[in-house]
Amino acid sequence: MGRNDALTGMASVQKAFALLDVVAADERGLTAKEIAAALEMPLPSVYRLLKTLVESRHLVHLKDESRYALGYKLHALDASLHRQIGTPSAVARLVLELHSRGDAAAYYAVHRGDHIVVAHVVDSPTRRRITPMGFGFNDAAHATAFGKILLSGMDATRRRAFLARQGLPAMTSNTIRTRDELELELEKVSAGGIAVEREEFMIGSSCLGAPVRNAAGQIVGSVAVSLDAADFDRRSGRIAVLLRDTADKVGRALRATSVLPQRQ
Amino acid sequence: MGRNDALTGMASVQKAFALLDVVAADERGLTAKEIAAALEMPLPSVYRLLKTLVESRHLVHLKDESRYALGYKLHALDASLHRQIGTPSAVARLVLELHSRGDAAAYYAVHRGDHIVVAHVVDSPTRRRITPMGFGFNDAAHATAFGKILLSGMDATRRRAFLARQGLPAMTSNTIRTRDELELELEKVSAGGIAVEREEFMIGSSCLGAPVRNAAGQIVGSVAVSLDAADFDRRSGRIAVLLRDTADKVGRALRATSVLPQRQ
DNA sequence: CCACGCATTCTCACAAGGCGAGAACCGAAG
DNA sequence: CTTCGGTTCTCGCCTTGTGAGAATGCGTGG
Repeated sequence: MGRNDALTGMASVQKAFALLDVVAADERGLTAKEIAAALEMPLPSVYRLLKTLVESRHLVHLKDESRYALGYKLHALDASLHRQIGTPSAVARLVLELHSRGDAAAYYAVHRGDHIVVAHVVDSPTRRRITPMGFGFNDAAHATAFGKILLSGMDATRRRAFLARQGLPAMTSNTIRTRDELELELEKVSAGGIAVEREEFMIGSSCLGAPVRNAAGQIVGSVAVSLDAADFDRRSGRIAVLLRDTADKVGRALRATSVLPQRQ
Repeated sequence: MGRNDALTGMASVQKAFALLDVVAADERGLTAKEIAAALEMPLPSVYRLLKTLVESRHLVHLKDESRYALGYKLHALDASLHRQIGTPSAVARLVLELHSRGDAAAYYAVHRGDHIVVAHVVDSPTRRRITPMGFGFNDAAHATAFGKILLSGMDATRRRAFLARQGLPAMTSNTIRTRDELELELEKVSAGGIAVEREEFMIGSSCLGAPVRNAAGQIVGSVAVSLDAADFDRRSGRIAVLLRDTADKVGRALRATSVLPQRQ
């Protein structure tokens, strides 16, 4: 009957994914015995799972080292994920241009379902993105510039639901912690057409963001850049101009790309 | 009791991954009903699976459209796969350099378990890689330049096992189809220190590859470029020199990077 | 050449848990 | 208020996942 810990879903499937996670956590892959220890499962059960996962190419068996490591199917799935999120190449080009013209890590974020997600990032060794903020990042919208932009474009009901779900976790001492403060901030964003985030997500890094609009004027995306604190003070003025320009171009590119994203 | 079609592994886990595949195949994600139809499963069972997969973030539920699409966990897994395959950044830089200096799509391939795998690719809109030959590609070693290099470095036993597993499928009319021809070709590769592939994988594209060796002199990787047929005739001479140079540098970079790959 | 160790697979009886028909629930649209 | 999808729940049935233990097979060292 099972305990009561896993109230949800199918036990064997959960175990399969737990196994993937355990294997993913190690640089070199794990032996069956190590996996069994990590999952606290008997060996034969682990081997059964391994066999299934190797067969489906989600794992590979490195026979020489008798280790199991991640398989190539996972890359194919990620490629499909990219296709589904679907940043048009014209938009990707504009973000790249933003990166080089602004000499800063550049981001493009959109709504997807009820998340605010980073859909494209361009950075470089000298202008690194904020580490967790890669493709697929979908946390802490209240503590990011692109998040503020996209929140400011949501209607009140939807925003309330969003914030109820995600809360306002404090990432740094500068993070906005209350609904009221956030609403005030979002009004400023709407008024100025630019979102500012000053070390609210990570100490040492600040961001600026601008809204991307569809033909109906709804905010469907956001372009943003991150700067280190010193840069921010010096360059935010010029960057803001560049961002607005890029955001407009991205909006035009989206409108040109047949199907325009919906949702405020 | 189950039919007899799935001799291997755990049915419910296979179904979960089948569901992922079905969802991945569609650009915009699918409704529960569409998934049920595609998998020929009753709706409640599909919902059970969906719930499990959404909970583990391998899927997301796009509530507004009542569609299910791929989740962000898949990107994290792919990132782990990249970490496990682990092309050092110094090597990645050298492949990039090969791409720009050679003005051609550039590849880096290695052994992984008993596969020959593309570990890194650099291309550009004007110099596209051969489409299926992206990161993680591990087919048709006999019909690729980097495959020939890595095959030529395997000992006879291992190579025989490899070819027995993979066969010599004909990709084009130029593909080598027999063991004997292949062995002859591999001797040429060993002698010349360069592998040539002339429209053996895809009509219109030809490749050149060179071996990357570890401190012991074993072939542990291969750098390669692809060219269209016309380019190949004109530039193969210069490219070969460039490849040898790059391969040497990659070998040195690997030796500098603490842990050196083994396996011939 | 044999013995041992380790990885992997197999066997088998048990019962956990996956299954599916049907009904209930829920929110949106009319 | 009713209708209509989409989604979740209920509840027996019985498939199939489970795990101890043994068997197999490969490689290594004695």
